[in-house]
Amino acid sequence: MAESSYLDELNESQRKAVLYNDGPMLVIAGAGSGKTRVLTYKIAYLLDHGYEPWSVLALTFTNKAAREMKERIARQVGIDRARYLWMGTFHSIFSRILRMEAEKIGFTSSFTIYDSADSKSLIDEIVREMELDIKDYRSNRVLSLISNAKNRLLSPEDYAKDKEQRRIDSSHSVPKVYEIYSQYCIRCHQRNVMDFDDLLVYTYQLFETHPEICDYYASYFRYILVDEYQDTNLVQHKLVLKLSSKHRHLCVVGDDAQSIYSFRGANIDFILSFARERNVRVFKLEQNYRSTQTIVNASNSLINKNENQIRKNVFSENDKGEPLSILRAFNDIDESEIVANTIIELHHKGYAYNDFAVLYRTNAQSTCFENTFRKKGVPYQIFGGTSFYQSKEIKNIIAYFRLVVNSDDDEAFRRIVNYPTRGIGDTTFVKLKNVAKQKNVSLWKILCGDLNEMKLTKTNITNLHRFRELIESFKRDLTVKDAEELGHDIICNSGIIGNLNRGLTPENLSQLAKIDNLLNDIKRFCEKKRNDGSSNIFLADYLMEAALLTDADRDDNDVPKVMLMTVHSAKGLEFSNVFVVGMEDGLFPDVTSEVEEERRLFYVAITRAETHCYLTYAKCRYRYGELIRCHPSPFLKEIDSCFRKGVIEEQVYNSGISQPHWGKDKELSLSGCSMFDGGEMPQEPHRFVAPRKLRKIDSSSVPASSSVGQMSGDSLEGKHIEHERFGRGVVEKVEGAGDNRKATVRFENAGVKQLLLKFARFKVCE
DNA sequence: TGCTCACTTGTTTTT
DNA sequence: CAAGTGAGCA
Repeated sequence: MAESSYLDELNESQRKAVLYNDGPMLVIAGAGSGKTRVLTYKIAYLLDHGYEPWSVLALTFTNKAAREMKERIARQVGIDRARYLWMGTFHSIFSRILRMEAEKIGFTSSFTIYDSADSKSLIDEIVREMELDIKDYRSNRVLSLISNAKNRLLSPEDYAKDKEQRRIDSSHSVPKVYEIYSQYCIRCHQRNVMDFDDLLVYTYQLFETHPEICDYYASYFRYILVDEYQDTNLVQHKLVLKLSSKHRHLCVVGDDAQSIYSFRGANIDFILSFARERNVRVFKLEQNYRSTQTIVNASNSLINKNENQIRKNVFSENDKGEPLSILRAFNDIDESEIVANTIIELHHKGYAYNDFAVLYRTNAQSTCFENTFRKKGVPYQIFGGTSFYQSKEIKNIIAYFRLVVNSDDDEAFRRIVNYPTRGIGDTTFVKLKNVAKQKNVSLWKILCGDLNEMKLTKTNITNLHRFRELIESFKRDLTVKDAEELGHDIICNSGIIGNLNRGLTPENLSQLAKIDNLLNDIKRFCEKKRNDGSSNIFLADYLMEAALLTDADRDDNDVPKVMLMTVHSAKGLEFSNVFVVGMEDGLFPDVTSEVEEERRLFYVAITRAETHCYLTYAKCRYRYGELIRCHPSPFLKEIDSCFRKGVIEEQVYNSGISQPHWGKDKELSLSGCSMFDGGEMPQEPHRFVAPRKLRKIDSSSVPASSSVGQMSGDSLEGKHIEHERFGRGVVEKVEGAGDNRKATVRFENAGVKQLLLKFARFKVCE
């Protein structure tokens, strides 16, 4: 009804892109040109013109983008219609479809999802079993080969037959990858698990082997929209083509200049060739509404250095703005201090902390900023890296969930069978594993079978039975209790909480806080689903979603905070003031990557900024625990000099060792460093690492300060004891519970010792 | 059985 | 400088 009102908010080219709906189309959207606006309005327009919400499929790059877009559409057309849109990432949409169709490809609907840590662990297991050299077949490397194969839709059989691939693998001394790949798929299938890539590959396979299902969805989705098309890979591309084959109402949006995921199989050619396709209408959005003219011009001057691109003329009619500031720091710590100080200064001038983002090339760079920001009291939030969902405690709890939902998930089994410790150690586990392997079934199936066949002690068997009973008690509630209740039960009854409650150490407190966070997360999930009209929300539902969540998806909008993240995760976001840090040769651009892609990445970084953009580099920085000498990034000079200000003088050191070097050849890199580092490089005092021995004495001889004795109800503290070997001493502290209870005792002659009460031989003196 | 200590090992980027 | 993996002691 308010159609004209929103169409009025669009410029000419945006409006054309919204109104054209007669066939496949491509929107080339320059940075900040309002493509999200086009997508939202287009969907709103479709809903106002006869499309039912559930017949519209919109694929986004992140969950957050999907959520925000949905909210914006809801504002246009009302939540009652917006909620039924199919909107989400490739992964989440297809996991939804796969859950409904799992049986058709030999999975069950309760399949669980492996993250890359799980995948790597499985690969390690296979490599060990095949008795291959773990040094050649590092899980990282193997996984990325497998992942690449999947993204190119190469099955294990295809891979084995691919002469070229096999030749390459052989020359890289990993000739058996094809066999690992094959085993890997078999195992995943056996365990009823899928990894991230599988979610796409199996959907594709499902459509291939069951044309009627493919037809069904292709008819069901009457209009398909895909955001960030420049970052799709082959599977995604083919899935989109399949799904849009019936109605041919397809709208893809992207910007070749922002293609930054080739390492994940994204291929810029899909968008380029799509543009050349007959019958495809191409629209260009070139007016940037986000940034100052200077920022837009600066980024244009940079990206023009790329050969391979669709030429476009991105312009801004905003304020002219200030030149990009280039700042030089002495080292990485100095860099973080400069950034912090600048932020504080601008904060005093009225910017909120969430008006700032610090963008870096690698996650490892965040630590320095964290420390400095904490020290200076600048509130910050880190995205990615060792995130909330990846922290051990959370992963372990999720592993409980997984094992309860899908008991064949051996990786989940492995993680928690002895967490918290319940007397099922390595030896027992290995026995279980061997039998499982021999019988070709999951660990859980063995656990449920006859344990007496194995050479296990009585206690072992009791412990195993107890574990089994624990998990089974949760399983009984899978479809009885909702996710919130069952999740709560699991956390409380699995022994994790009790384990943490035993001592109020800071670590335990932070873990408890994390667990609390997780519970809130589940609660929010349930509330959201209930709002969306679902009635039964089970743990399996939560799990499916949680597996695909990243911390960018967690809404944490309490206090304004400075955002710290990689350039990759900043894609699609915008900030008033952006600091692109670590602008050094070899770091950004990264040595191992393709220059044009790195340049696009830098382009993405700069174009996040609305008003101020700072580019910083350090003269030296710690890498690998070693101080290395750095040179400014060549990208800095590629920005036309009239759009930037500040230092990049820097004479070239031509000694044959041109780059900071952290390649394989250790000797070379050492000699490279010693040459530059010499003695003349002043170092921060706190960078000098205390000798190991000192540290050791520190931590073991000084008892931790917090000793809240009462809560354990223990009467041992302060008592004098006599130990079999160490003689007389005073108990300073007791912590832990059950078998893990230990006492810190200061002995008269033997110093301070920690005694495990289960083992220690002593008597209490009155 | 399990934790602590020492050692090796390695760094893009993410759903 | 991590984080993760393998040998001694309680």
